[in-house]
Amino acid sequence: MALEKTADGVPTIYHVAQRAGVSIATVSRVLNGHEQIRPETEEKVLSAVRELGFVPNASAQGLSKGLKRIIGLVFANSWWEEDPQSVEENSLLFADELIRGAQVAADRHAYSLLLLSSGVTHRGHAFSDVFGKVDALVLLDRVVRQERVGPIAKRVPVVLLAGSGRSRSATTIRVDNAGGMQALAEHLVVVHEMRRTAFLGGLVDSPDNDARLAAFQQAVFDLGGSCEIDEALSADWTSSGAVAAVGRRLRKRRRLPEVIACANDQMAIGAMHALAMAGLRVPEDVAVVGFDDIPVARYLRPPLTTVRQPIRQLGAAAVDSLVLRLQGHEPARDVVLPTELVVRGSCGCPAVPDLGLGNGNGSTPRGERA
Amino acid sequence: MALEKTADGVPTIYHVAQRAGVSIATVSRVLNGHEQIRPETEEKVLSAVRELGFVPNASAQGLSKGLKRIIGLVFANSWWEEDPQSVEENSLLFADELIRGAQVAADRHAYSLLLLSSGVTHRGHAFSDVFGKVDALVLLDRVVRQERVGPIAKRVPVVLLAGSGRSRSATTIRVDNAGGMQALAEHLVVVHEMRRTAFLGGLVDSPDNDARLAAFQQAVFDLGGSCEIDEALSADWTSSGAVAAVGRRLRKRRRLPEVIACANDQMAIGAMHALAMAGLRVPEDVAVVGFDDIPVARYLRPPLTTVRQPIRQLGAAAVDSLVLRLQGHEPARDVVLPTELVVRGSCGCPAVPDLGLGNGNGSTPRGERA
DNA sequence: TTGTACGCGTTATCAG
DNA sequence: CTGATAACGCGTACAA
Repeated sequence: MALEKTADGVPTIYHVAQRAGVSIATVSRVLNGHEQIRPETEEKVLSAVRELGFVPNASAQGLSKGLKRIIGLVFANSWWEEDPQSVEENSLLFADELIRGAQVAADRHAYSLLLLSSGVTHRGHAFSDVFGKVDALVLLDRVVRQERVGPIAKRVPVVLLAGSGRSRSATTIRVDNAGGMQALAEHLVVVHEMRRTAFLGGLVDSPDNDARLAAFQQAVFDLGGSCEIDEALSADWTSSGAVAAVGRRLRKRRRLPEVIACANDQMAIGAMHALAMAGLRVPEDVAVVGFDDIPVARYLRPPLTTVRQPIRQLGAAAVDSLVLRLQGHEPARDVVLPTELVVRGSCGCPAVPDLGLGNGNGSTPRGERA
Repeated sequence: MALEKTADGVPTIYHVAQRAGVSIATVSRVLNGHEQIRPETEEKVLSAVRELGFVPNASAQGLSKGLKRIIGLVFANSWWEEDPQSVEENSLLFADELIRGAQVAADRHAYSLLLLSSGVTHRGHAFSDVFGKVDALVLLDRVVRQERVGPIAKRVPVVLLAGSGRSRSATTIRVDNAGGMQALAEHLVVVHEMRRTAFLGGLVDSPDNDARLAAFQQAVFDLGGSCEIDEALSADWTSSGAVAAVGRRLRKRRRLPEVIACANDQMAIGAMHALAMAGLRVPEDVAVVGFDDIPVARYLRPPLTTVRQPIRQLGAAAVDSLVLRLQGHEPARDVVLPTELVVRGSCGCPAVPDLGLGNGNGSTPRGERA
C-alpha cells in the first residue's frame, strides 16, 4: 500500500496525497488555489507538501494543461558561433539588455525564457523542434528569412524584434530608428552646421541597418547636407570591423567627412579608435556619433553622442505581447518604441562633466505606438 | 474513425500513425532512430511526418522519459531588477558571454537553456519551482547562500559558477582569479617598480571579489609592495560606482597610489574617467588596471591592461559537466579555468598600435585543472 | 467538500 | 519487424 519513493527520489503528487490522507485531486486543488476547501484539509496538504519538498513536474503540467509556460527567445546562430575569429561583439550588450527586459516581463507572468539559436546545428536537430518546447517565440532580427515567418507564426504566437517594419504574418516590435536618426541628423546639420556626413553601416541585410541608413541619409539630404556612403565604410557591427573600415577609408586620401555616423556604438568606438591612431582628433577633425547608448558610451573620450534605444523595454514588450496572445487577447500588431538623442561630446558639443549619476543629458524623445 | 485534428491544430503522433497506416509505436521508433525497421515503413512514416509538420511535444517526451533536456541558468535576481536607478552594468558582458558559451555547449548536447532569476518574485512563485522545469542547474556567484546549495544539489545536479572555491555539496567551476592577480601584481611591482598600489573592490560578499582582492594584496606584499584598501575605494562592480568611489578617494587629499587595480573592467573604466575628470593622467599620474578583458578594453585610451578570463569556456564547461552527470558519469568536482594577463597601455607600458586584429598581446597563461 | 477515473502525447515493454 | 498497452505526473469533469 505504501507508495514507494520514485527512483530518482523525487516525490509526486501521489506521495503528497498519501501523506496528507487525501486524494490527488484535493492536493491539486490546494496547489492551484481553488476555493471550497476545508481549511484543515488545506493545512494537511500544505504541510505534506512542505515535508516532502514536493514540486510539481512541469512536463506533466504542460502536458495536462497544454501550456508549458515557456517562451522561446531565438537568436541568430551567428551570435553563438564558436569561431574565435569572429569575436562577434555585435551589439554585444544588446542581447544582454534584451534578455533582462524579457526576463523581468516573463517573471511577472510566471513564464520562463528558453534560449534558442536559429540554425540547424546538429544531426537531427531542426529549428522546428523548438515548437514542441515553447508556447510562443520571440524572433530577433535576421534569425529567419522573411518568407519563413509565416509558417512559423501559424504554429505558435510569434513576435518579430528589431525588424525594419511590419510583417503581415506576425506581430512586430521595434524601436523608432527613423525618429532617432532624424533627431541626430538635425543636430549635426542644424546645430553644428555640418554638410558633409558619412555613414558607417553594419551588415547590409539587417533591417535595423537599412532603416538607420535610409533615415539618416534622407534627413541629411532634406536639411541640405550630403551623406557619403563609401563602399569602404561598411563593417559587421563590430569595433574591430569599424577600425578596419575607417582604415580603408583613410587610405583613400579623399577629403574626409565632417562626421561619421555609425549604425551602432560598437562601431563608433572602433571608428574613434582608428581616427585617433591616424592622428586625427575627435571631434575637431572628424566627429563621430553612434546608436544604442551602451553603458560605456558616456565614459569614452570624448563621451559619445548617440541615440538611445530602449532595449529592455523592447524585450519586455515582446514578452508582454506574447503572454497577452496566449491569454486569448489581441495585442497591437505593430509597436514602435521611442528613441532618444543623447548629446555628449563626440559630435562637437562641449562635453559636460558627467559623474555617472544622471542619465546622460540632452534628449529628444521620438516614436509612437501604432 | 478519422482522427480529428487537435483543437489547436497541432498534429500528434496519432495523426502521423494514422496517416502512415502504422501504429504510434512504429512512429516513435522511426523518430528515435531505432534499427530494425523496414525501409518502406520508415519512408511512409517520414513522409507523414513531413506532410503534417509533426513535431514531438516536449512535455510528453519529458514526462515519458523523465528528462526534459533543459538546463537552468540561474542569475542573481539583482541582475534583472527593474529599478532604473541601479543600472547594474555589473559585469554586463559577463552574462552575455557566459550565456553564449553555455548555449553552444547545450546545443551540442541537444539541450536547451532556461533562464531563471533566483529570488521569489511573485505571489506563489518560489525558487524551488524551478526544480520542476529543469534537469540540472547552473548557479551563478551569489545567487544563493552557501548553506542553501546543499538542499538544491540534492534535488538536481548543480554546478556553482564563479565561486571562490570548492563546495562540498556541488561541483564548482571557476577561473583562476589568484593566478591572474599574481601575474598582474608581478608585472606592476617588478616591471614597473611600483610599490604603493590600491585595490578598488566590487561588492564585498562576492567570492570573486574576495578572491581577487586577497590574491592581489598577498602578491604585492610578497613582492615588497603595499596595497591600500581604503574604505572609500569600494564600489558595486559598476562604472558609475567606481567614478564615485575614486571621487571619494581623491577628496581625501591623501597621497595617491601609483596604481589602482580594479576588480573588474567596468570599474576600471569608471576609475579612468574619474581620474581624467580630476585632471590626472593615466598612466603617468596614476595607472589603472582591470580584470575581465571586456571587448571595449582595448579601445580605451589608454588601452586597458587587464586579466582575461575565459567566460565563454566557463559557461560551456558548466553545461558540459552537467550533461556528463545526467549521463551517469562523474565529472571533475572542481574545475579551474586559466586566466591570462593582457598588457596594454594603462599600466604604463607603451601602448602598441592595435588594429583590432590580434588578441591583445602579452600573455601569461595561468591556472590548471583539478 | 472530496474522491474516482480519464485524458494529455510519448516512450518502452511486451507479445506476436 | 510491428502492434497493443502500460506507465509518466498532473488537472479536472463527473459523481458522491
